[in-house]
Amino acid sequence: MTIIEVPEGWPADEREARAVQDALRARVSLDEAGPRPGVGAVTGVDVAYDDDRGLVAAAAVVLDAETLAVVEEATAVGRVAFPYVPGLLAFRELPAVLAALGALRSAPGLVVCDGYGLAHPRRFGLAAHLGVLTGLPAIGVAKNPFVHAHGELGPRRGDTAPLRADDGTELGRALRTQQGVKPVYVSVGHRVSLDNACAHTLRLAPRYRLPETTRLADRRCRDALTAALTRPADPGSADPVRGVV
DNA sequence: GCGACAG
DNA sequence: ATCTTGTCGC
Repeated sequence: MTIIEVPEGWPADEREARAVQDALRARVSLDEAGPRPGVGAVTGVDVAYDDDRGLVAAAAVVLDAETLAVVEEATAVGRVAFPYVPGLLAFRELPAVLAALGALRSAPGLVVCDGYGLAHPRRFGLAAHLGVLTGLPAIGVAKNPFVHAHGELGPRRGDTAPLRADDGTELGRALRTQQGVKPVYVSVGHRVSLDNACAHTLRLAPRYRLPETTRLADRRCRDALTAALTRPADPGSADPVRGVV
């Protein structure tokens, strides 16, 4: 487990954060198909919080894209650097996620985020932001609707309904990953096509509604948070609870 | 102005 | 995100 470091120049308020999004948005690459589903590595990232103590824990879990077997995992713990504001989630989650990703020894391959990519108020959600900062191909798979409504979609696994911007642009898709469950919301982050993002999501969810990447990352970051609360001060390393770094 | 609002 | 037991269903 590593200690989170907040990147230089991290925004201090909402106005600065929106300006960062508007500035970085142009760096998103939308002309690449991205990694082929089932080939190489796929990494899930997720974050858990202890609001009372202002603590955050992140996990990055690397899977073999073909077998979905765990290849490697890393966690990071530290203090929360930004409040939760709809549309600015990345500023709350990224410091922790970047720390966990940075602790990996193996190549992450495609990164699967909990949340949105382009289907965002300024078309620059968590997955797009992570992709731009790391250069890695990234997609967003959210559990709940956000700013874009969608029509009904079929009941079978693989059925979709588009998430459209006002100008008609398809920014994402509601995707049914299992029969009889609510859909997940897939959107492109960086260097991946929407078709490919949906194909990856389906492959990663052979049994449950959510992709194995997010299920595993969710489990690991919760464990890391519990461990940080249980075993606060690690002699020899900094204490994330007290913020001594 | 009011409500909605990823995690 | 997080607070939380039992319970319906495969």
